[in-house]
Amino acid sequence: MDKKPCNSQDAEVRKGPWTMEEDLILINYIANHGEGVWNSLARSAGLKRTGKSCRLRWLNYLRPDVRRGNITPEEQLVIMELHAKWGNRWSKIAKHLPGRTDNEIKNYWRTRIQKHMKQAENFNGQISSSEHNDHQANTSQISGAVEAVESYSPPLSYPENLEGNSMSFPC
DNA sequence: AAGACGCCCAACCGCAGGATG
DNA sequence: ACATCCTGCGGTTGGGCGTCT
Repeated sequence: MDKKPCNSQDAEVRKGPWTMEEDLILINYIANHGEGVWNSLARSAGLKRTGKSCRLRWLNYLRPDVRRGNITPEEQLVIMELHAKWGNRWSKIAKHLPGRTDNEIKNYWRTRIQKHMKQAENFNGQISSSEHNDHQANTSQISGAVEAVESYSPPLSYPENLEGNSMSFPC
């Protein structure tokens, strides 16, 4: 959708990385007025950003309780468990990981876990011709929670991305 | 030492659904 | 009941940075 914008100042909308000044303006404004109604917030605060952009910046970066970096093995397990249950419902998964954002979890999944899955997939593809059941022995190569990736099973009923998630799980 | 390559993360885009007039 | 607006979500992309050759 994204219906036609309702004001005439769109030519001035800024895009790209946020500056420190913009961050400060947003933080101060929210500290004084609270969150909500992002479009008018953006305008009232004098930010030449869309409400969407302000919301994203606040939720993913500026919020005081946001934790960044260093996803723990425990968190990783939770992510995998919930992803197995719900599929790509990142915001839902994020609600179970206090301080983590859907964007972060999504990035984490794409960059780390999917990579490990591919590796595990290839690896199992190679060994499956010879032996099926002793791949536990190989999990020692993949330390900590990552080994759980190999035993990961996709949700039985992905709401909409059954075919999108075309990985085959060799377990 | 320099260029090529790959990874990671912040931010944008488009869509869907809910709220409101 | 309908049209419009706003918010939230998931997918995708571009750029910075580190590592490799």
